[in-house]
Amino acid sequence: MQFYQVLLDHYGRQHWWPGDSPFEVMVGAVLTQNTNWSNVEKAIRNLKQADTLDPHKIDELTPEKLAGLIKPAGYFNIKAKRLKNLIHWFCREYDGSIEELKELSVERLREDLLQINGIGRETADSILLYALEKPAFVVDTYTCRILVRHGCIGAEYDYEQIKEYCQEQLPPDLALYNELHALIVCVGKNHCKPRPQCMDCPLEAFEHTLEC
DNA sequence: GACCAGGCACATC
DNA sequence: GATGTGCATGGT
Repeated sequence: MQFYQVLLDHYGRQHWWPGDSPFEVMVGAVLTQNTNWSNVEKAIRNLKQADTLDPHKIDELTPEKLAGLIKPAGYFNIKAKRLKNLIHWFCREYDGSIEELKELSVERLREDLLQINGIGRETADSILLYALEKPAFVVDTYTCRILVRHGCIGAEYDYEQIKEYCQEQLPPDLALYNELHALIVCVGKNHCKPRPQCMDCPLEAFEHTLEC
């Protein structure tokens, strides 16, 4: 919680997830895998310009056609397959209705999402939190890096352990989960490179001292 | 030119 | 179970 307050004071609210609709958030969650967000924006722009940012339209596109549209996001062949896997499940099971999806429990949704080839833990949690407004804390490489470097967790912690740690430290508040992950990505981009470079990092004062 | 970015699945040991 | 590798564009 102290991390959260420091980051919020320093960076202000991030207003995540950038996207015009929950469906666009779902698409963005796949496209952003290991990719810079600016590249994802270009891919989403292509989908909009082709009038294909719609569950049923994407479900009907060939993987090749979809890959061509999302090319700027990188890994376009593999992401086209992953996106179609997700959208096909969404159309087949819920007729492309976000409202129907949202009626299910977070546990059931997470289990189902993780069954889809191409949807891993982070992507599933991003969809749950930012598209479906379910209380699922999103762990990413920055979360891991920051918590390890500040001595909060061991380097051997896996995704589920880190997620559990974070959820234990925080009240189960949707808005808090939403904002904190966005802030972590923000500080991570600016100050938490793979090789430590924490110049002027707003979290520096916490290093190896305070509880998270 | 090297490095990095809001991961994931699969092969190999 | 742990580790390594392929996937690819675009910004710094």
